[in-house]
Amino acid sequence: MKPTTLKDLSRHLSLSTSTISRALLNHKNIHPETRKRVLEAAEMLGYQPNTTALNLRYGKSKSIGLVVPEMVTPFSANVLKGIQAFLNNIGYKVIILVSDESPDTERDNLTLLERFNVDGIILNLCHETYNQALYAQIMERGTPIVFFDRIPGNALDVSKVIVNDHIQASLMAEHLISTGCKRIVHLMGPPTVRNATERAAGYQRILVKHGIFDPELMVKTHGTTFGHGKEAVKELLKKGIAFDSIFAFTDTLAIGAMNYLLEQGIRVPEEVAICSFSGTELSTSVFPQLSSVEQPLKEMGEAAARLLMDKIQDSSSDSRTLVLDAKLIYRGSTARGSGKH
Amino acid sequence: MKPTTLKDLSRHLSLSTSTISRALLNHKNIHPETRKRVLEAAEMLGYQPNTTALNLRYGKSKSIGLVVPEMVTPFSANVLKGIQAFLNNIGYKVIILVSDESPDTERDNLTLLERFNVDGIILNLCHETYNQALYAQIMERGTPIVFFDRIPGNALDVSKVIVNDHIQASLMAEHLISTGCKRIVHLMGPPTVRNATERAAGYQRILVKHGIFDPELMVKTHGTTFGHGKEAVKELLKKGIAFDSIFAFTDTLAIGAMNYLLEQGIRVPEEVAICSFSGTELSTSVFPQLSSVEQPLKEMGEAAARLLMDKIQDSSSDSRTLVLDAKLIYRGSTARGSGKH
DNA sequence: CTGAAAGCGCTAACAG
DNA sequence: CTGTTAGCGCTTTCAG
Repeated sequence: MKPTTLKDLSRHLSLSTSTISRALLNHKNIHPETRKRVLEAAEMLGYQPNTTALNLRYGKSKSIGLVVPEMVTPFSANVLKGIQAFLNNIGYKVIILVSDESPDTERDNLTLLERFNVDGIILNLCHETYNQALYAQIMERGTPIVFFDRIPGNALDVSKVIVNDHIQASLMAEHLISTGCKRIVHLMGPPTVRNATERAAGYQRILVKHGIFDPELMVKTHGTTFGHGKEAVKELLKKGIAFDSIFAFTDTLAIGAMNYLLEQGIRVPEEVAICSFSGTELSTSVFPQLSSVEQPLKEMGEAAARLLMDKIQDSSSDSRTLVLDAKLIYRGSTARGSGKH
Repeated sequence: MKPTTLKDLSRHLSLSTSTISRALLNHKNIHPETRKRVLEAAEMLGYQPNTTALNLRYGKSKSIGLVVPEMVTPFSANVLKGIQAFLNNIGYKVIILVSDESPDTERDNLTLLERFNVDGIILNLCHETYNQALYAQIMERGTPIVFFDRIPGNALDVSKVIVNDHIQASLMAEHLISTGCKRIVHLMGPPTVRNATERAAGYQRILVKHGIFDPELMVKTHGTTFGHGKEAVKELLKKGIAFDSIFAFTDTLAIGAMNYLLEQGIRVPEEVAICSFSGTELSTSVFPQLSSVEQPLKEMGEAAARLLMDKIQDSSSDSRTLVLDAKLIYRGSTARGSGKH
């Protein structure tokens, strides 16, 4: 019932605990014969090192926190996979906490993680600046933070991993134009997250270049849920603003918008083509399936985990920014003849 | 930089560490004045108890594992919320691991959690019997397991929380019939999970009762993804089996099926009504929105966490089975006149 | 090559 | 009411 300890082995073999420890750790100064005996006994008695004791000894908790804005979409779950692929192997536990797009909940989550004594935190934030001071404090107190996806304003010197938002947004805009779209709506993300401004800028640059930019088509939203997508496009229709396509900040906005259009009897992609940024199964779970910029989420997670371990192992190591490459995937939601309408 | 310890406070105030400890823990025998001084100093020096030390002292890790079959849908995320709502408050960390519907990965996950020295495990399993022996071993070694949603065959005496699958499936079948459906397909879940057989039985009972049961309409699937839903309905169409509605084991099967039908130009719900079991945002993220049995996922999580804590605190406490109440929500996917077709 | 002893940070008898 | 001591399980000097 009670787990076997070093002391148990020590009694069992009439050896000191230090010898047992050395044998188990494959230390230099240990008689091969002794080592063998110890290993056998350990095996027999089902010895498992007590991780808590090790943690105390080494002054680590061997756990890290992952804080994400939402878990309605599988976005974070995919990132988690990457993180775990890297960290579980080296004995690290990951504790995931969801902020529900609220900077205040994010605060609570970070505070909780500090109480949990995590060795580090991987964070996808809710608001570019709101909690900056807290991030700084936490890091000063000795817990490194690595950011991904939504990163903080550049006042902070931190490691982060992002994708090439501007370029991919540009390419997606080009794609829409190449299929004959002229009135391209952009459903913007929250102005408080960097990706949103980057994607909007990419979109705008291309539309300007083609001489079809119209500020009326840059639509502010009030969040990133299905509901927000629906509201935004409802508003457009109400205002009577004509459009033949939508490029949304996220899957969720795109899907919310698309479903509302379908509800109104508007055909996708024939009357309105739709696309967005993704990297999750969500884009293929609707009909028509969404064309989207697929982000390498698992890789993002692995990269973030790697950067975090660098910081944990050497707190003075340089901060690094990794820019990963996303790629466009064309699906049914933008599949129409290249002619107009 | 280095965290403040009891010893630091002890030096600072010239008191023994035990007095400090007592003051902080609000023990009986402590002079109010001393207590005040200690509390102030602790505040000032930013003292935070070292959880690892506490864990070692109390012989706990203050962490539990949550093992789930998938994270593509927000099902598990919702359950996680409930678990955390209960456990984070009492200082428990939860470590979530995903089995990807593979019993072997589930084994790995459980093994990893044992290595992590978790105090208990909450498990939504992949296969009713495959890992039974392992569950028993883990519990024997002292780590309690509580099951939810998909529970093991009844050879095991364990706490579990489920919903009233049979009844709800029956009610959903009645609903379809009340809207005029006569050829109701059931997309079955894996025969290796209890809920699947329960839901199928509920469906069958009602169809038999109404004299419209046809074994051809009980369709086996090869999994529970969008793809499996699509394959199943594709097969039905190929075989030329007529049907006017589908009741699916899960959201994902229903959505996969629905999207394929829409792709084929078949109208939902006019030509085929669709519904399923859910409890997540997925059912409202498609068009038309899915009628479904909404399970109280957060409550499931809370209940499971509560049952687990019972076992952690007293390993000899009785196992309990909680049956929660789900409820039907009617949405667009089954909204048609009550007449035929 | 092995053992004794100290210590990671904390709590809880046990004395006083 | 406070201090001393021991101990949770493990590693690592330091002696031998």
